[in-house]
Amino acid sequence: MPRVSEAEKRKSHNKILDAAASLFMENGIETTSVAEVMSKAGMTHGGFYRHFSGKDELVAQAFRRAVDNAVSAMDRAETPQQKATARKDYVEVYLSFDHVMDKRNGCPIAALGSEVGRAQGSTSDEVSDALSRVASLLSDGEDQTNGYARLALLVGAVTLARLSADSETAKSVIERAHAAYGRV
Amino acid sequence: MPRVSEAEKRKSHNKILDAAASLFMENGIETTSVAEVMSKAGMTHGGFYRHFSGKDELVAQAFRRAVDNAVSAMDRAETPQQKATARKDYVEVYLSFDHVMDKRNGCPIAALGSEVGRAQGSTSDEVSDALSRVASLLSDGEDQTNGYARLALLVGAVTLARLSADSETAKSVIERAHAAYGRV
DNA sequence: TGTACATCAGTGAACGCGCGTTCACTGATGTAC
DNA sequence: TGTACATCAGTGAACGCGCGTTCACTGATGTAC
Repeated sequence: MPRVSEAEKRKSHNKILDAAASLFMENGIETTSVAEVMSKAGMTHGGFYRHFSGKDELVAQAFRRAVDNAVSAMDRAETPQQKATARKDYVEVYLSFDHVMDKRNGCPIAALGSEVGRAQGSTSDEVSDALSRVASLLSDGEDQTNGYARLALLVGAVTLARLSADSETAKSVIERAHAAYGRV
Repeated sequence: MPRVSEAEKRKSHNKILDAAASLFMENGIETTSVAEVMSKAGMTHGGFYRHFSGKDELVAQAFRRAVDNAVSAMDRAETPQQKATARKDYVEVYLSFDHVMDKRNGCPIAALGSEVGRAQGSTSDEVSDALSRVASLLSDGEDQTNGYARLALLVGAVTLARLSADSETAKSVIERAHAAYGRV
């Protein structure tokens, strides 16, 4: 079957990144194997090393991909009105029960927060970049530290909601956080 | 050398739990081996199964141990004044730079938040129990959901501070969270 | 209190397994003429 | 445009390694008389 065209290779590359981001967020990084990722991307594990130097590089790039996906609407906004709307939507979606239930397409900081804290090298850089990026978007020109505090509430609320025993508790946690968001 | 007295066995059991709690919080659960835990406890890996049925049981019990340690001062408080002081101290220590730097002796929810969310069985129960326990202590008789929202801010702030690139950012995150705490 | 013996906490070698990574191979792609 | 050939994306078997767990063994502990 191989070889495959350059365009096909780029497609494969993106499929691998999407599969990795999704699996890492749902099941964790250490708990997800390279073979699983490649299988979800529709290939076998051997071809992986035509795309990445190793699992570490995949983790860093998949994390960035997940962050890009999460903030894409805020990134695309141009006018102040669009930005304000995008920011409001972001918080609305973030503190939704859907986001609590579906880690796969959600915030990678909430999904991988404690696991990614032990990362080194480029993954560690991607993570701290992601924080300052989201914090800036949430603070919108004001003091960026305020964006960090807001993000802290978002990340903490979704983390606790996901750890709650029942969905009633989960819902009340994100509702409370939503109510408190403006006061942070 | 073996066998060893009942009192010695209890000592060993506690050493294993302390070593496990410390290593899990610092390096993660999947990334810490049973042999490492036993070595830190001063034994070899083979004896582990005289104390626990397997790694899963250790994780659940070590998590509980870590929670007990974290809230012991609040648990011991009896009078309303003592409780208020213990609660204030808890938040003060939680949002300190020391806590950001030293995961080993800190809050297991912040240290293991995303990792422990995939747990099943008794670990999962211990985690949701821990949440409601800490939330109750922080809400002090008022609405428990308020305690959850407060804990969300604490967990999120320490998580972000630990993921920050530099210690200046880390410090400003926990300061901001501290200032916002009363408003949640 | 002293003796004989069963128990079992801890040791360290061994197991099966899944992981990340390597490698010889394949055949379509891209290039040189 | 057509032909000859080097490249390299993807395959699947194989590797070395560390993991969780098992097991035969040891000798001090705890118990029965």
